[in-house]
This record gives sequence, C-alpha cells and structure tokens, in this order.
Amino acid sequence: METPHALAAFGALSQPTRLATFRLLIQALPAGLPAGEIAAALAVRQNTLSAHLAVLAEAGLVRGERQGRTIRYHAEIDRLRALLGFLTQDCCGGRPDLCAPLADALTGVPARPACEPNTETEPPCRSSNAT
Amino acid sequence: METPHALAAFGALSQPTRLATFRLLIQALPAGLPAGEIAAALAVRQNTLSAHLAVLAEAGLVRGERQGRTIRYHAEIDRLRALLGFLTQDCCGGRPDLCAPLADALTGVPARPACEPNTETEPPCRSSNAT
DNA sequence: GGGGCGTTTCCATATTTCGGGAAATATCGA
DNA sequence: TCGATATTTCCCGAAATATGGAAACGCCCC
Repeated sequence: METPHALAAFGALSQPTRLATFRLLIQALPAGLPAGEIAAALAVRQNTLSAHLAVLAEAGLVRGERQGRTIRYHAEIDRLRALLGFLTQDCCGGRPDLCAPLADALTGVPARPACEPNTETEPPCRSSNAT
Repeated sequence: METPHALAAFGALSQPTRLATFRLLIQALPAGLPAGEIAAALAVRQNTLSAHLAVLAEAGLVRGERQGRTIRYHAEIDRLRALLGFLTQDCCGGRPDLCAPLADALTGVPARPACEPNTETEPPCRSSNAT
C-alpha cells in the first residue's frame, strides 16, 4: 500500500460512524449488509451514512454492489491487510525485534522473532497444506 | 484499546505530515528524534510540526521528553500494537479464517495453522520468498 | 544576568469536514 | 404507467482543522 492510500484509509476510519460501519461490515463478512440495515444498526440517517460509505469506498475499505433495489456493502479484508502491512513495514522492515511484539498483538502467539522486510501482498507458504 | 483511542489514533495518522512523522519516529526507534530534526527532515515549520506532534502525543502515538533544550520524541510502539489489535479484534475475534491472512501480512509468517500439520522435516515456511 | 537556540503558544485565515433537509435516481411490484 | 422502497446527490450552515507569522517560554553557555 502506498502512502496516499494509507492516508485515505486512516482518514476514513477516523470518524466514529465510519469506524463503526467498517467494524460492522467486518463482522458481517462475508455476506455484507445493505446500506439501510447499516443505517438502522447505527442509528444514522441514510444520506449521512451514504456519504460515509462513499468515503470508505473511496478509501477502498468497503465495496458495495447492487442487489435489486438494495445495495449491499461488505468490507474489503484485503485492504485491511494492506493497511496492517503499511503500518508495520516501517518497523518490521529493519527491526524484527520491534516486529515480534506487534505480530504478537495480532495473533496472540509469541511469533518467531524474525520478520522479513517484505510485507506487501504475498502469502508465503500457507498454500500446500492449509486447513 | 477502546474506540475513542482508536479514533484519535486514526485521526492523528490521517494527515500527511503526521503520518510521515510517525513513520520517521518508528524508524528512529529507540533513540527518537528531536523536534527540530523532524521538522528539518520533513521540511515543515517548527510551529506547524509542534501542532502535529501535539496531536500525535494526544493520541498516544508519540511521546516527547526534554533533553536539555531540545525535546526528543519517540514513537510509542505499544500504542501501535494496540491499534493493530483493535483493527483485527473484530475479525480475529470470531473468525480465525479471516485473521490468518491478516497476521500473515504482518509477519510474513502464517499464524498458527496453515503451515505444517505434522511434517517435521519441513522447514517452517518462511524459508525464502522475497517476492 | 544576558544572549542565543530550540520549542511551544497565541492569533488570524483559508480550507475541509460533518450533519441535516430536500430532491433526484434506480429498482420492484401491480 | 404508477406508486412505493432504497439509496444517493445536492445544497447549506456550523464546526473542526491546517498553516503561517509573531511572540513567549525554557534551557544552555558565556
């Protein structure tokens, strides 16, 4: 992820309604939620929510697709992953000692103390025998 | 981390100068950097930077301590970790399937499952995959 | 104590953002 | 075609934010 995208994502998440929306949509994965349902759940007017959804979509954090007369939104988990990578690439890039506790927070597992400075978009090895 | 703290953190990171400042300070860990040096590195006026540093400090992302007549700032890595945890607790909380790729992005190493069910002669994934 | 340096605070202004009301667009059902 | 529902777009005023200049504060050295 590049800096402008990260800025957009942070900006999008820095507003209470938008943050709540994003979290709600993550919890609603993978089905997603129609805009009206989000508005009802968050007690926000639809036009206001629409503007917030537009910001989130512009930041790439959510995506909406029309289903009949409703528009169903769902979180873009890949974008979240990219954002996490962006946040950690600075420290994990050259400092595995700093990276380890960060990974710890995410996984709850002490994580091996060796982060390679590549945190973009490449799943290392979990392909052959994953679940 | 609680929502208001996360909002403050996102708001703090949603401004170009502040994001650059935070990243710079993370790279400068653990020594930190004096305010003047940050301002010079980012080509920002000191009063402007001071305001931004105040926002970052208010969000708990950086901390400054006086050293003689300079004030040396350094990133709060624990806060960053808390922020990562906040971002992932929604999906990781109940959905390990979503959490795994997220942790992956962070460390380059899959969380717990996914890598080696029972083969012990296999080196643990992270072998060599630099793009 | 006086002068100099680093940093912050105060003030003023331009820009952006937020939320509400009303209207417009798109889809469905009859 | 008509009405109803879901969602967005447009426009507005209010509030927050960013930045610059000038001044103030704290600390060091002489």
